[in-house]
Amino acid sequence: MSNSPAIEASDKPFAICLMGPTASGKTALALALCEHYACEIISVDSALVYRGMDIGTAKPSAAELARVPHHLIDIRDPAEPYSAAEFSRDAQRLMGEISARGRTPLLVGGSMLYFKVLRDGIAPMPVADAGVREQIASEAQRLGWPTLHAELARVDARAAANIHPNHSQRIQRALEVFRLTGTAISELQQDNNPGATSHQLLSFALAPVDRQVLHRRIAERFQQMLATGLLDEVEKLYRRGDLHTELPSIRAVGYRQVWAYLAGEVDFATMIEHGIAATRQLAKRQLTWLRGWPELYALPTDSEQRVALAPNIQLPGDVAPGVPVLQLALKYLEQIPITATGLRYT
RNA sequence: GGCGCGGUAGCAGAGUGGUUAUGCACCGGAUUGCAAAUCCGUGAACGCCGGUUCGAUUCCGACCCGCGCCU
Repeated sequence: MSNSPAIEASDKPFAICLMGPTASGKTALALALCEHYACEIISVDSALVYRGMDIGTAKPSAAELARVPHHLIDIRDPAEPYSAAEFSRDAQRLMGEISARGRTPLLVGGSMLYFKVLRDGIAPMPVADAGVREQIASEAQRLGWPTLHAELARVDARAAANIHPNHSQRIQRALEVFRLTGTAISELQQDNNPGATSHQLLSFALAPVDRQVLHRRIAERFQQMLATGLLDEVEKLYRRGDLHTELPSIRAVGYRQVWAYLAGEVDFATMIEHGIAATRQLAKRQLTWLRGWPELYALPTDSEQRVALAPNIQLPGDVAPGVPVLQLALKYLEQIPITATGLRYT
């Protein structure tokens, strides 16, 4: 029983989460799992939602997308922002639909805030208001963020205490919500359970053991992206004329750096260096999320050692060191009673 | 071989006879409607040997290395 700490009696349908830093092999493992279980894939990735952004996001190929049903890919134009709250709504709807079809939702991606929102829910709150944000931004330009932070402290001491005076994005959001509703954001945030998923989540994490190996993979993959047309892809976006660096799409790793190169701000070699560094930093932040993740099944990707990412999670007792991640994942899943309609606790 | 200039953290790059700029990278952390975003934090250096000095990364000398010029 200690081998399956996350599995408890429940009448909720199962959903599998497959997390992991960028370039750790999530797509390949997800597709392999689909050979063994009746799944549909829900992308948990803030960049895969954008149409026309394929190479730089390492989006699954057309052939791969055709092999298994995929969701939440190519659902936005790069000019239209997407958000964690929208993801929460979309993912829950899809999970319900997939389970109703007798299949298992397989949530795959690296946008850890999206996974968190899935796990913990998100409080009902007003959507982003461009006008209010602009207003706040211009005040910040005049007065500096610490001054706005002080203003926040007067109306919402609890939120201010949790936000650094320089943290522009979070101060702006907190102020925005207060101006829109007259209620402190910290007050509204108390109520986030209604958004939590109705499925029982089974969380796997691809866990590179050796950081240097991950760094090498990241560098190689970035070069590979350049070799397969990343420049052309970004140039197409660049030439549209309506896109800019304030958009979440153009801020995505790789795109932002190539954009700067196309704008003549950096030379080619510098662009490559910055692009790879930004990817490494992304991976590091993803790893930080993962370290604190509860009830996580670790799938070590580059080590002969049997390493559990979370100390309270055990690997199955009869798995030899160095087994491929697919076999390890299947070993975990074997512990779960399977019904004829995919993964379901009976 | 001679002369000149220069050798400062992984890289770039200031500076000082005593209290260890800075930027980038790396590493750790935060994360409730932009999250591949944004923000916070730590560590790490003065080419080598000797001299002067209470004290040298800083001054002096030799040496090593690099660049340029001369022969």
